[in-house]
Amino acid sequence: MSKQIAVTDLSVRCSPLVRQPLTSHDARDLALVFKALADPVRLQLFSLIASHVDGEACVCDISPAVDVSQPTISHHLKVLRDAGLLVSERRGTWVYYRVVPVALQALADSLVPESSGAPS
Amino acid sequence: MSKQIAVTDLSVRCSPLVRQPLTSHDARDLALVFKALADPVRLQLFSLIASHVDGEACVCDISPAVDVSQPTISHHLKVLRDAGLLVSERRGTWVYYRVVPVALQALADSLVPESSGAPS
DNA sequence: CCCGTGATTCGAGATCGGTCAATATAGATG
DNA sequence: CATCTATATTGACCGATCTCGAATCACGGG
Repeated sequence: MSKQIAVTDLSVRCSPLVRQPLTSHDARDLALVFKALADPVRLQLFSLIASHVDGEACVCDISPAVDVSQPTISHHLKVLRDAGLLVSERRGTWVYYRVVPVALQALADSLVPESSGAPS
Repeated sequence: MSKQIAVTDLSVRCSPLVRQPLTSHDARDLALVFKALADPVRLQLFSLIASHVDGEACVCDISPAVDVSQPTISHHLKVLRDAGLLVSERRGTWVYYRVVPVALQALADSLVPESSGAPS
């Protein structure tokens, strides 16, 4: 099952955390998203996928770039997916991962008090 | 002593992580900042300080709002300070904490590919 | 139907991290 | 100097998390 806390829901619910104090409930949810990014290997995996051509990559594309075992990579990808930062899709033998742009934007918006207009 | 990894240095060094793959070195540093925010209590403390009048608050102002012990609060504030997200200043008996706006902006910029102009 | 390859899940070991009680430090005040 | 308040540090406990090897699942091709 996984948790699927969905960072996008957070952005709908709470203003930037500099605006008003977070409720303990919102703090718990938001912490889950930050926790997903709070690991060097996960940040590298995420960055590799995000910067890959067409904005997606299969596990075999990015595995060589990090020096942990393949099960560990799979675990980290699952954490990022559960946080709503990535989505995955199976195509034949391979599984492709793609970033969720709105999730990233929502997280950024939770930090700074509204920066620009909506991105397209 | 503390680490003082300074998130602001990161923003100078690396583009948004969707632009190009993070080096393992940058990933390690950036993870430290996310790690600082990856705890519900720390998020609440940070939010309480950021949203407080005059943008600063002493420990006694925010302590009642979270239900952990005083040493634990002190520990969490230290983590946030070491990450470069807060600064502290002693005034008499009290210690006042204040957010570092550029650190917050730098972190947000590391997520999304450039959003708006500089905030004043 | 049986392998081969890509990816996930499982189980275990080791380290990390949040928490508290106890103690220590810094400053104010008498 | 004694003492009180506010904050920080120390030490220990325990649950969470990172990691790996082994086993398992999902597909595609002989």
